[in-house]
This record gives sequence, C-alpha cells and structure tokens, in this order.
Amino acid sequence: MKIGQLADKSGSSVQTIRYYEKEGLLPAISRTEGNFRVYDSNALQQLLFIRQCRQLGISIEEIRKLAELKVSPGTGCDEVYRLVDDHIQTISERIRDLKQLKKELGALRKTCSTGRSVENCGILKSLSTDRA
Amino acid sequence: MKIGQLADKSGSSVQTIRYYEKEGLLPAISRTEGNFRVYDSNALQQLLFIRQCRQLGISIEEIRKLAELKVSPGTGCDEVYRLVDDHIQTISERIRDLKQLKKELGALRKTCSTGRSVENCGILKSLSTDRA
DNA sequence: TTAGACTCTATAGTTACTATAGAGTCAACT
DNA sequence: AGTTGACTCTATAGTAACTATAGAGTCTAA
Repeated sequence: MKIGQLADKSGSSVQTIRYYEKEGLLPAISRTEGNFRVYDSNALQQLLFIRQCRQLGISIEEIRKLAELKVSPGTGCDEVYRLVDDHIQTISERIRDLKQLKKELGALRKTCSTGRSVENCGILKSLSTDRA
Repeated sequence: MKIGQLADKSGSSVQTIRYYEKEGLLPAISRTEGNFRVYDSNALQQLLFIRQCRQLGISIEEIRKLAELKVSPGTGCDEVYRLVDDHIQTISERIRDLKQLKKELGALRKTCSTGRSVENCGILKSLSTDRA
C-alpha cells in the first residue's frame, strides 16, 4: 500500500509518517519505480506501535529505545519496566503542578468581579504586585 | 541598571529578557554610549508581571493582550476575566487527560513482572497489539 | 490526452526559550 | 598604557513533534 492508505489505516498523517521515517522510527521501505513508498502490514503494525506509545506520551527518543529493545533478544525487560515507571512518575508530577496552578488561577479569578474597568481590575493588580 | 542586574533581580535570564524585548513584551529602553541596555525600576515591575503570568502558564501571546489592556483605560476587565477563565478551563482538561494517561500507563505496567526477557515482555506485547 | 488525485523532496513555521560564536565595552589592576 | 576578566552586544541555531507550504513529478480514469 502507499503512504496515503497507510495514513488512513493508522490514523497518522502522511507528513507524520514521513517524519517518523526520517527520525529512524520506521525502517527504510521499498519504493515503486516512480519513487513512491510502499508499505506492508508489518509496517502498519510498527506504526500502530509508535502511535500507541505517542498517545501514552512516550517521547520519540524513548520509542526508539523501546524499538531497539524489542529486537534485541536476551536482554531483560527491566529497562522497559523502568521507562514506563519513570514516565508515570513524570506525569504524576505534571498533574501535581497543574493542580497547584489551577488553584492559584482560581484565587486570581476571585479578585475580579466582572464589569469593572481595567483601572480597577483585581486580576491585573494581582499580577502586577503579587509574588507567586 | 544593566541587563545582568535586572536578570538577578527578576529571576529571568539575560537571554530571556532580550527575548521578551524582541517579542514586544518589554518596551524598547534606552542604551548607554556603548550600546548597553539600561533599565529602571519600572522595567523591573513589567518584567515581574511577565514572569508572574508565565509562571501561571499564560502564553506570551496572552500576556501581550493583557499588557495592552492594562494601558487602555476605559475598557472593561471582562476580557481579562475571560482569559483567566479560559486558561483554567484548559488546565482542567489537561489534568483530566493526564490522569487518564496515568491510569493507562498503570495498567500497562501491571502487564510486566520484572526479570523476564524482552521476548515475553508484557509491556511491549501490549504496546504492539492493544488499541488505546 | 488531460484533469485530478496522489506522491515526492526540501524548507519554514510553531512555542518559549536556551546555547553558541564572535565581537565589542568597561572597570580595575599592574 | 596595557591587559585581564567580567560583562554585554547581535545573529544564528537548536530544542520536540510535528504541520504547512512550494514546486515538481507520478499515476489513473475518463
């Protein structure tokens, strides 16, 4: 199949697929005489793997590592385990930070009652003088 | 004061201050004979305002808007209110998404018991076959 | 044969900075 | 006066993960 079909089936855009190839996530594939990329179902599987990882917020760099591990038999999967664990940790921290942020913004919003003019706007006042 | 001192006092880096100037967040300031930037306490205030906003995750584009509103007397502060409200909304969504992600990663992690070899790694298996 | 859909490469744009190179400025010390 | 060192200047490239564009080529169906 050609890149457009692969894009449809995988849910990635054509440009994104080419981007993944350039980044070394998808191996070089064969081409038609007219230089069009040709993919098989194996390529589709690989792409779905990448997509799955990306949807879980795993970076391209990390996906590269995972892909390497996948094809290096004999090594333990501790590293895979650790990568996922680290990722969960990162996300937890991000959630904590965002919650704090939301709290601060909530407080900020309370300083404003709509309808005033900007000269008396509590939000702008707070932003100008408060310390986070 | 010169840019280094302003950086120290504000907590922003020298490059970041120059970047804000280029982006139009800080007004053009005067220079010494030797072309060094010179700042007063007013500039420090403006920079602290920007920092405060950035720490609350407000984008540079939005800060530009806020700064404009600050100096356009007579207009209502409804717009400020709305901006902050939208921002809270965005953050809430982001938190929700991340929580979902964490849940999925947690489930993924459970498919792995450490010490196995990658051929049997539950995580890699899941990533290769599951649908999110 | 030609129109339309698709594909190709290469390049620039996105966000909010950070890092670097290479040059100039300035104050203090010898 | 010379020089060292800290600071500053501009311009440019890099970061992450794409997206968008230009301009050209390919393929297929009417």
